[in-house]
Amino acid sequence: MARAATTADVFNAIAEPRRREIIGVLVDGKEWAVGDVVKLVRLPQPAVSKHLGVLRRVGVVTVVKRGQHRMYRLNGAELKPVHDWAKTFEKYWTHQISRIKERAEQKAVERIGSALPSEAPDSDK
Amino acid sequence: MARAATTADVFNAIAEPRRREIIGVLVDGKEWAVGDVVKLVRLPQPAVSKHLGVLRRVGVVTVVKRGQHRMYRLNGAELKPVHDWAKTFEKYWTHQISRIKERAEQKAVERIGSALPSEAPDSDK
DNA sequence: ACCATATATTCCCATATAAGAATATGTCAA
DNA sequence: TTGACATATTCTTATATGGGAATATATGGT
Repeated sequence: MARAATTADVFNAIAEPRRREIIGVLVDGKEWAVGDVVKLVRLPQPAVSKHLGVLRRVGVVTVVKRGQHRMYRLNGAELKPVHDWAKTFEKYWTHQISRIKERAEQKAVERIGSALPSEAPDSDK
Repeated sequence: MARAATTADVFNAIAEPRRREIIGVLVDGKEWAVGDVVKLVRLPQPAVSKHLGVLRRVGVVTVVKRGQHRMYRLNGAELKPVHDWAKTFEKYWTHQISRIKERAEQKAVERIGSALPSEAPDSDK
């Protein structure tokens, strides 16, 4: 099986940075024509249309035809699952104790890292 | 350009459902041996190792060698960016008004959906 | 009818999966 | 050393990208 489709769920849809960028443009809650988004994100129009298509598929944006324009609007509620999921780990950054513990663990990892050849200074892949 | 690597950032890493499942197992903050994770998520060991590898690459988990086991622990702090990002859209589900507005928009979309042939009842792709 | 504008769609391609199978590596114990 | 156990790595394969280029499909204006 290959990687799940970008339209499989919200998590896959927002994995793409450009898409998060576009969502960032729409965050004001107003309607946005594709062309205006294009100007802001500096991407070719077809690319933006495709990204908006993915976001529409998962329900993160909605479209309304108006004249020759298609107005996109953010449907932020669809992002709630992401927030809820991430919120589960809040304790990891809110509790001071956790931070200290993580630091200690990080050091342990680094120690092992330098000890293991297969654990090279992460030259990334 | 193809899709960004799963190890490109946290957002890409957590896009995979199995990986979120594994993270869910580690959420208790304790150390987990690969074998124990395998039992819980019902996936072949190599698959789990690979997923853990991706999570380690992005820093979401840390590893410590102990005997013949490798103990993985969640480094939840790495998920904060996801939480912060999602939090940006909180207003979309906290404000009553927003909810009403979204409902209206949703209906509009459905209307268009049935009007456009290219907008079929989303038989998914 | 004709043209310009706005947006979507199609085709091609390099790339990266994720799962499965098989195998390698590492470690403990007798 | 040998074997059992734990985990990682390698290979293969089907599949889905995302970008670029080209083109198609509206829609409005004259």
